[in-house]
Amino acid sequence: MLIVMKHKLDCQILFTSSRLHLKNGTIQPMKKELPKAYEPGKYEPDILKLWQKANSFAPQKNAKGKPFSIIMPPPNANGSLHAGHLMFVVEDIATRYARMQGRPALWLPGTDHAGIETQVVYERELQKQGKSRFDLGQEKFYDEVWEFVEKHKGGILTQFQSMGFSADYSKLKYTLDEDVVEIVYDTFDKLHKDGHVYRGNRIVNWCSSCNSAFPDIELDHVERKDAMYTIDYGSIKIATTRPETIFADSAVAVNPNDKRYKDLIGKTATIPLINREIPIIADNLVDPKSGSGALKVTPAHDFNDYEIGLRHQLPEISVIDTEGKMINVPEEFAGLEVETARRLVIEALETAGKLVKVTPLTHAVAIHDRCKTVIEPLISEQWFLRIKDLNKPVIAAIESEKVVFYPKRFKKIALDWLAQEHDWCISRQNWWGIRIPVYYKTSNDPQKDTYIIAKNETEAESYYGKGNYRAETDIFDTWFSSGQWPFATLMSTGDFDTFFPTTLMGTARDILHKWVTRMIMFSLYRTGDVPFRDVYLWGLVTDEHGQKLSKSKGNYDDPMEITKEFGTDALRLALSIGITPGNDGKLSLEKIKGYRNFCNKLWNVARYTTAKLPDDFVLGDVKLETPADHWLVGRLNSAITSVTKNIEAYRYSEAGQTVYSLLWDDLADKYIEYSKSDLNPTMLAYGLDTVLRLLHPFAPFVTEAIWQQLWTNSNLITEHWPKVIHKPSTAEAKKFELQIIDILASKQKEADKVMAAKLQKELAAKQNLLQLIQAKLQNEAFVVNAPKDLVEGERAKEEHTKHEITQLEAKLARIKKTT
RNA sequence: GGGUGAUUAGCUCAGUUGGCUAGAGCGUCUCGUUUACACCGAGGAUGUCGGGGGUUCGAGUCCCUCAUCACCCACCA
Repeated sequence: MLIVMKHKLDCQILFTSSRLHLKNGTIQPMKKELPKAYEPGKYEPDILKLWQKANSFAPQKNAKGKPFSIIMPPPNANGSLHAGHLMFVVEDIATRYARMQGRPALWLPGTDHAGIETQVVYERELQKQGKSRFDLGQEKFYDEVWEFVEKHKGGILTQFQSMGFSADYSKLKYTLDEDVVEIVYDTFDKLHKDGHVYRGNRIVNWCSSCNSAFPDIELDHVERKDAMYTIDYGSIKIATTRPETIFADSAVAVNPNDKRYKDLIGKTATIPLINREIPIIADNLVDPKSGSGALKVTPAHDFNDYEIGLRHQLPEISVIDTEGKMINVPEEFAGLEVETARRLVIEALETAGKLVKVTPLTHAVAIHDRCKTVIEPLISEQWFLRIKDLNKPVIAAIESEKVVFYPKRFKKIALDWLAQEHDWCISRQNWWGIRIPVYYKTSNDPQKDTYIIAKNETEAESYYGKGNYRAETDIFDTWFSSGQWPFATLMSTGDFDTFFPTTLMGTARDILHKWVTRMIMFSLYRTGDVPFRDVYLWGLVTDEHGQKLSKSKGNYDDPMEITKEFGTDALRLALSIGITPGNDGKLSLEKIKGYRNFCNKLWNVARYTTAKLPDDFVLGDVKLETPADHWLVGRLNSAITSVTKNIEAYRYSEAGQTVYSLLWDDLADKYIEYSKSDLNPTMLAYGLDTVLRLLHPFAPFVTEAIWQQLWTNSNLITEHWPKVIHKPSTAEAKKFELQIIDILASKQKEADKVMAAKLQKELAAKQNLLQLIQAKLQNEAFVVNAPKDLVEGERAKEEHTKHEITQLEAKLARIKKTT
């Protein structure tokens, strides 16, 4: 038995009007004067208010099902909605679906202080005033950025709400919230106690513009035209692209199996210009085929050389400082920028007759992904996380599918990365972020300063007594803190016990390594459990040509402008249908327009339906009266089953497509047309009811706007998910089904007959054509005299026609079998 | 160098464990303005599912191979 809702329509409309349009005082016209076209802008703000007033985004108190939760990837607190946030629609669909399933559903939103990104933005502001962060000092700079972010904070959340993102905004967290930072500090302390953290003087990627170290994963590579210089080292000739670093050489390495240099191993080479003698050593890392087969070893300025240096205990001589200037070099080069120094060193080498040859070379240069400055490897004191042991449980959890990736292929990609990840440099020399909670007790000899993990100086003193303390100035890599986001947020909102581990993490596939794997790592380390069960990774949203959306390219319309013109639902549908997990999704105005039309179709189905309902309409038990009723209920049932199944498997494109076709093809084009001659209002109402429910997670605004004009006094957002009714088990239903099958079959037969005749004709024509071609090709005069490509063309045509004939014959055979 | 994805109608893309007589939207052609909707309806055309090989009763789907494009990782003296 199905009882949907009972209400008198007229009363409902008055009620709805006052609710929807209270603020601007406009009165919703009566049902028959509803506008012909759905105007999203007229309804969306009110619908949003309706949901907010009902507190519908918070987990429903009476919900009894299994808790459902998503932690929102925190957007930059300081930013505004951009293409990168659009796919959050995926998380909203999941949340709305879970809510309708009767589960307590929490989508927890948060904002990110966005370390370097925001620092760069604010430094640009300072630049406009002719200042740099160094004029302010670390503390003042931090305070000013804090103020700056506070001022802009919130804009993005308003935009998220207007996208219909049904996150629980009352629980909003910020990455610099005190309680979150506290948890990050505890993690660091624990990691340190367990021996996973160390401070070391090691080679790092240095960005001289940001004045900070960065891990490999935050680098990009660009192709650059350069030259390779072969330099005379006395006993041996060496090829290099970095002649300015010859002063930092501590050895020359050759491959032990390289016959050319076998006798030189153990002897020395001489660095030109400074005439320093360095040993010639053997190391397997050297590729005999590369360059001259001899490698100058510069442990302080090259990652491979650093490794070789460690193996052979070579001295590490630094010749480039953190500003990117030359140091510890002959006076004429000291203080120069790297590029300038290179030019002058080459000139000097040439003058000294030590430059053997110059060959042009195109190679990839590492740059910092944020500021695009060329990265300089150099030795610096940093904090590192020993990653190998920490990653072991992560690998186990992914292998045993305690965390499941959608699409599946990312499982392997994540595992491959985890197995080879190097120790993670977690310190940054930036100023906007969470300061590493370390104090140094100063002594006369700075080399002998001892450090203590402490949140503040008082805490430090409780360990080492009164004295002079120096606070660590380095801050954490943003990913170090955001890696703890899932449990840190839930712990601080008090929802940990109910909602952890979370159900789903949806995020962009390009932060799989930086973020997803590290969340799993931190979570397993701190809580013993994975942070989420499922990971949905989406690709880039691009324009219709696959170009990244960007304002400078001019192919980017502000999403807010799009929604204003076509409606939020149209944009949301364009983002959910035809875009599959893991792949880039193309967005075009045409596509959005199409879904705007779809929303309008739905609107008009609702107009038609309400117009057909009698004034005293009561929707109760749905009785199947006409053959079309039986047909429709079958369509509805299979749509409910299929949409449910597809949403649960995160196949939103399939699910959306199914509802689309259910509304347009089945309900609108067929059932409504049929109903014009044989009307069953109850069935019509039931059809609309089901479509609205199924569509709500995808297009929340239009469905709710319609719902508010119907016979119900509830809100669709917290309504239940539709259930299959009238399973075709009754004899009556089967009878009608058979009838319909019969009708369809006889129609099919007729169509087949027509088709067969048509195919026969086509086949004859093709056979004729083939004969003509073959005759031509058998004509020797043609084959010999005609231009070659003409003959080739004929041959291709022959092949093609043959293929077509086989296809036609096969088709014909199939049709004949059925008739 | 290692890996992943894509290649399906003019365009943009779906196609889950092999069952497909290959779909959708847009575009195109023909016809149609009768009060749900022209942000519309009815009907039509268009496909060697990148090439080649294989497994199978059956392949768009699985395997091998080649090609092109995109991306990721590593390296680049």
